[in-house]
Amino acid sequence: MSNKDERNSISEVTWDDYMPGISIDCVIFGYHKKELKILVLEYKKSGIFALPGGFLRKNEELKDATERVLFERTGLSDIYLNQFHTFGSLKRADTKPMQSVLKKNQVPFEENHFLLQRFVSVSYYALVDIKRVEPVADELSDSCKWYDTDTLPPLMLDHREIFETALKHLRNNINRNVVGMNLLDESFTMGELQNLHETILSEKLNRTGFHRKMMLSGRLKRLGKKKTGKAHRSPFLYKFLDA
Amino acid sequence: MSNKDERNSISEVTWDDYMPGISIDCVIFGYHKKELKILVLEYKKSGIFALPGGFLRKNEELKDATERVLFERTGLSDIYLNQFHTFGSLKRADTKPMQSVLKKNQVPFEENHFLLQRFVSVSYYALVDIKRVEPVADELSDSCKWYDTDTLPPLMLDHREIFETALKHLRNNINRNVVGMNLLDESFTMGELQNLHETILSEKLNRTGFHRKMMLSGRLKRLGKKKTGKAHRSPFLYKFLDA
DNA sequence: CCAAAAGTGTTTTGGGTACACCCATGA
DNA sequence: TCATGGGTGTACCCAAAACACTTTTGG
Repeated sequence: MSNKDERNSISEVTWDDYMPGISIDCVIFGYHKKELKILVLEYKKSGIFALPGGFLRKNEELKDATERVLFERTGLSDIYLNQFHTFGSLKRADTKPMQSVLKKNQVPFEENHFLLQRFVSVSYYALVDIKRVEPVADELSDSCKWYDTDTLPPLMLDHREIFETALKHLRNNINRNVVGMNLLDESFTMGELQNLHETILSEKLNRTGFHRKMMLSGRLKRLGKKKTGKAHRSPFLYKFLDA
Repeated sequence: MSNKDERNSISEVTWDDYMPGISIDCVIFGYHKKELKILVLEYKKSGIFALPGGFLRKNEELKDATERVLFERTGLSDIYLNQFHTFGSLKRADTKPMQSVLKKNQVPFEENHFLLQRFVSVSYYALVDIKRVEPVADELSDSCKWYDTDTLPPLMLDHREIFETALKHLRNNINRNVVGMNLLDESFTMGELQNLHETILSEKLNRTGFHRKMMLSGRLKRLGKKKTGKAHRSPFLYKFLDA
C-alpha cells in the first residue's frame, strides 16, 4: 500500500483541516558504517534542501501527527521519538524558498497559500534502523535521501540550526536513549556499539571502560559468539533487554 | 507606568496581529521561606485557575513574546527563561473553561472567538526573585498570585501537567541553572542555598557535601560574615560570580 | 557550659580511566 | 607465530558521601 494515495495533493488540497502557523520538523537519525546520517528532502530541481516535515491536523494529537509524518517518509511506525525544541524565530517567516519550490513544481499559488506563511516549528528527533527504512519523497520533492551529517547540503531557513540542536540533545541523552537499541540491529558486538557511540559523540572512547560501563548498566544481554572471519578472537553478540 | 494601557482590551481587540493556534504558557517559579511557589491566575469569579500565558504576535520572535508575557505579569525583564516543552494534546481543544471565563467577564463572543480555539502551547519556565515581582492580573482575571507548589489549586486543561513537567526540568537542571542566582537575594548563606535546593528537589541533602560541592564549583564568592542573632556561629555570606 | 549551626579535615566508596595481560582466530 | 581485536583483572584518580571534629555564638 502506498500512502501517497492518502495524501492531499499540494495543488488542490483544502488546507482547512490543518492548524495554521504550526509545522512539525523531524531530524531522523540513522547509522551505517560508522556514519551518522539524517534524512533530507530535496525539492524538485530547486536545489533547496529541507528536513522532512509536515503539519498538524485540527483534530490530531501533536505526537500522532509526528508519527504520521515519520510514517509517510520512512514507512515505519514504532519509532523512537523525542520532542526537543520549538523554533519560533522570525527568519522562519521568509517565504521565498517555498515560493521558489512551488514555482518549480508549477503549482499555481496566491500570496496567501497555506505553505507561504510563518510557521512555528515543533521539532522532534527520531532514531531509526536505516535498513528498515524506505525513504519516500513528498509531492514537492524529488528525493528523500540519507546524508552523512558531516557533509550535509545547505538546508533552508533555520533547518541547519534545528539539526544541530537535535544532535546536541542526542549527545546529551546518549546514555538515556539506548541509542543502540534503535540504531543498530537487534544483536551487535560491543565494538559496533562503541563505534556508534563514538560516531555520535565525534569522540574516541576508552575501550575497556566502555565495555565495563555497558555491562554494568544491566541493559545488555550477552548472546552467543559471532564468527567474523577476521583474524582475531570472535566477539560476543549482545542485545538490549526489554524493548 | 502601567502596561495595562498598552494591552488590547479582550472584548474589542482585533486579534489579527496574533498567530492563531499558538499560545505561550509560563511556569514562573519563586522561592520564599522554604517554599517553592509559582504564579497562578484566577479568572474572575469563575474559580478557574491557570498558568500565566499569552500569544505570539505575527511579527514577533517567540522568545520576545515570552519575555513580553513575563513582563506583563511580573514587571520584570532580564528573567531567567527556559523553553522546556510544547504541549499539543487534544484535550487542550476543550473550549468550555474559556467560554465560562468569557461569560463571567460579560465579554460578548461568537463561537469563533480567538480565545475559543485549540492552542498548541509552547511552554517556558522562569526563575524570578519573588521580592522583585509585583504580580499583575490580566484583563480576564481578578488575581495573579503566588501559590505554594505543594498546595496548588486545580488548574485548567493540562496546566497541571505543564507545571509538573516544568518542575521535572527544573530539578534536572538544578546545577546548570544556578537557581540560587535567580531565586535568592544577591547574597545568602550556605544554609539558605541548601534549603533552596532541598525545597526544589523535595529531598534532604548532605550538609558538608553540599558545602564542599558548591565551593569547589568555583561559582561562589565568599563575602563577609552575617550576624544572625542566633545562638551559633555566624555563617558567611556568599554571592554568585559573573551574572 | 551547653545547644545549635557553620566550617573543615579525614575516610570511604564508586564510577571512570589507564594499563597490562590473556584469549581466540586467520593469515 | 604473529598481528589483530575482544575480554578481564588491577591500579589509580577524582568526586561524592559519611563521619568526626572544631569554631562561634546566645542563652
